[in-house]
Amino acid sequence: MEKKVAKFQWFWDRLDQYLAKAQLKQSRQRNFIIEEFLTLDSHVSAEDLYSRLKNTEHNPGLATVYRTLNLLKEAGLVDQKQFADGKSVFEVLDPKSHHDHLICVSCHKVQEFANEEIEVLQKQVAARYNFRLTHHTLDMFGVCADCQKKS
Amino acid sequence: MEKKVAKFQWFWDRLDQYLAKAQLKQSRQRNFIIEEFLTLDSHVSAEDLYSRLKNTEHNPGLATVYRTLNLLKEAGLVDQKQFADGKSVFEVLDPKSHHDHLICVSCHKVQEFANEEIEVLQKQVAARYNFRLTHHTLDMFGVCADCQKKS
DNA sequence: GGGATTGATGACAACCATTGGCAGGGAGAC
DNA sequence: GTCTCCCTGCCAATGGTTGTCATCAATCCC
Repeated sequence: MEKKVAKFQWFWDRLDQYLAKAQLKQSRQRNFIIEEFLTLDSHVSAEDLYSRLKNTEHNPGLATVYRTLNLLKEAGLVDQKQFADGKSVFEVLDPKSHHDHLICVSCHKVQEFANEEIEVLQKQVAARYNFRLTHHTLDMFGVCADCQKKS
Repeated sequence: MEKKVAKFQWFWDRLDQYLAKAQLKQSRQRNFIIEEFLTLDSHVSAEDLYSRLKNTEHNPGLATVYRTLNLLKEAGLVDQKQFADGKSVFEVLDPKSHHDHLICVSCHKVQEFANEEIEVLQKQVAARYNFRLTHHTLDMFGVCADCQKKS
């Protein structure tokens, strides 16, 4: 299968590792779902993913989409976030390229950014409290430049 | 009514302002709920609040608790957060004493901290993107010192 | 290869936090 | 007091997410 898009090689590798360690099986359906997820590549909800895949040849159940995303979460490969109320979105958790978010409270657009200085300070804080960090999320809410013009 | 605890005077003032501006009425039930919320004073879920108030003389409905918390959210006085899966928790949004969170993924304990340097950097980032910030949340997940000892 | 084992899947029901609808009660204005 | 309109309790509805279970398919063992 042509599933190993170069950009996400590390993702598939770590997934295979996890599956092996947890004694889980490979599956065609799951790989299709993950492939579509990686294609979208940002802030995807289970419903989004489901509606893009149903009526295709694979046509997975919504429950399977959830199961797949939860598997990725348990593998530590994605993060589940709650930007707007209601449904949650998932995004790839790339240890090599962490980023944070600016979320527009008006149009709900999400702008990503990275700031190394902030990362360093965060690690210092964690160290001060003897916390062993697994991951972190910094979300800044406000009105984006576009929406400021409109109002 | 003895509702004006000194520490939260600013909170009640801003609430009154908001109610007046939105042409909403005062209400006894709502004040009792808010008072209990301020007494608990950190990371309270609607269910928590409800179970502490039912079977008291006030005995509010769960829907009213939700309505009250949503009112506070609309007034910009509280923030709704989602630490663990499932239910969300509310906390006072004090513009004068912002803090962030260290959340233990093992025991779910939440440690607050404040770091002025990080705040400054955040404002710089927002400025760079022409974002008009309303609020932000920095949540760091990991294993706390206590849980590290246990395992 | 063939059969056994066990995880994966689809369909759908169940769950559960949260919200909506409605009828009756209370706050504020006059 | 009276009128208006918000507030409240009750309870049904909503909607994202998960559980159940029969069936399918990946992996293993011979």
